[in-house]
Amino acid sequence: MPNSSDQHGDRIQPRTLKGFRDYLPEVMILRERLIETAQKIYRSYGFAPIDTPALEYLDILLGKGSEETDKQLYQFEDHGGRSVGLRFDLTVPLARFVAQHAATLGMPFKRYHIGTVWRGENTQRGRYREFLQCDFDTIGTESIVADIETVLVIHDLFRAIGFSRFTILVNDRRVLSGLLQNLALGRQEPAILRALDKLPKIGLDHVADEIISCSGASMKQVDRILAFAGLEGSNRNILEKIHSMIAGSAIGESGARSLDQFLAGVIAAGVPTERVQLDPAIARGLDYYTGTVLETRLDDLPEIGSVASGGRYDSLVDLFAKQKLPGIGASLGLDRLLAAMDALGMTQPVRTPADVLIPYFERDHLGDYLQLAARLRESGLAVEVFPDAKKLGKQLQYANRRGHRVAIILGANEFAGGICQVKNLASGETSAVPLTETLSEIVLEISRVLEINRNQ
RNA sequence: GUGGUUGUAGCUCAGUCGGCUAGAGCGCCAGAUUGUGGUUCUGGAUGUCGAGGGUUCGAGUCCCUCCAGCCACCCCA
Repeated sequence: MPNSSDQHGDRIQPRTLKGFRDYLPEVMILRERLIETAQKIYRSYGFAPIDTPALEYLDILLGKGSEETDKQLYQFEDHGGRSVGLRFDLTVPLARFVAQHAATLGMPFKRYHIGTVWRGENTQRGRYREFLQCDFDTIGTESIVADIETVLVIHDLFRAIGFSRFTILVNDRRVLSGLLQNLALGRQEPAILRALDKLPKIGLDHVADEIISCSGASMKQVDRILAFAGLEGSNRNILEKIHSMIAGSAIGESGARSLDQFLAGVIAAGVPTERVQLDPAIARGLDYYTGTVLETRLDDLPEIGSVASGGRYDSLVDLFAKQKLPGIGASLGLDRLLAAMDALGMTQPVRTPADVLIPYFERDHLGDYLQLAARLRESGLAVEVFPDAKKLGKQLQYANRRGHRVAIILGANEFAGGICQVKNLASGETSAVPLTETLSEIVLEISRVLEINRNQ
């Protein structure tokens, strides 16, 4: 082409891979807020932060989640010919981590880990190939206290984020195993659980068909399974029925006893009963779960799926260490949660993290503006100085669009009078405040305006 | 990964049967108003029509491939 060498021809098209995204400030501010909330809640229970590499040896990651997760693994050879993979969750790397560092960590070990994970699967709303998980886990104890705490943390976290309408669905894999054992279907467990997992989505009839076709179970067996999975009522009610249906199976009974203690503990800790629902159909797709399993659904947006889930994995670390290191934990799917909050209109766009803008008004007073900003920051405020001495109206317009809450107007008149105007950008009101040595009046006035805004 | 569907300005979208230089609203920039924003008025800029190829005298429009979004399956956060 004759003009292929002009300004367009050789340019690289800016683009991102399917399922991978850029985060603009108004999204990133929300993400960071959620991260901060999660950190705060996790720390309040004694979970300590760790980090691990994004890339692991392939054999660390393969065969841990399920056949499906193996397929979704991003894997390749590095420059040294090593087979490596990007982590698809934070739990498997944690198992490796504790196996490697158990001696120095001490048990029980409680950690949180906020990090990116990658899954090469097809995208959808709330479903990406690169996304952030916020995990917390307790390693090295089989105590039901750890299971109970897992629910408490999720509950506190969702409350802190601002949700009231959510349900934490819980179950124990062992009661499902017990049931299938009693029905002599133990060998087909994975396939049956997978079918069962779809119950809320495709209904009893379709699940029945699928169980029969995947496991060869008889109608009678299927009826028993569906009767079990479809149990409804209060948690106490369901528990009683579970107890009777898995009677005789050692593993089933241990699961049911565990559920008793688990639910009692959760309620004792103050979680409202309606937020914790025992659901015998919850199975989870990852192979490493051995006991308690849980999912969190938003009552107003159930179709987006689980936004926080996890469970107990008492044998996962066995794959990496001789020492018996049981674990339990859960993961908040931050990007999915954000997609849900967006769909629910819970995300008010914020474009700036700075409450205060100082317009650059008098060209000759740059030093004064910079000094004022610096001193206001010392008192804990986030302050931005506009870089160009444009018309005041332009600068206020900028402040308005960006979402600054306060502008400090300081021109020739104010300098002469030894004052400044503190302008509430939401209401338009200004008040003249003396520019004193300590700036205490200004800080007080800004705080007052911010407080008014916050209460609106 | 499979199937369906969509892709036109920063955003939401129109664009007839294939036919002139691709439009609207909102937003953006400038001015009205060189010391006070959000309202109003006036003016202005902005598109490789998702990308590449094909059919045609002629393609935003038809065909193929690819890329991306959405939905379903699968699986999951």
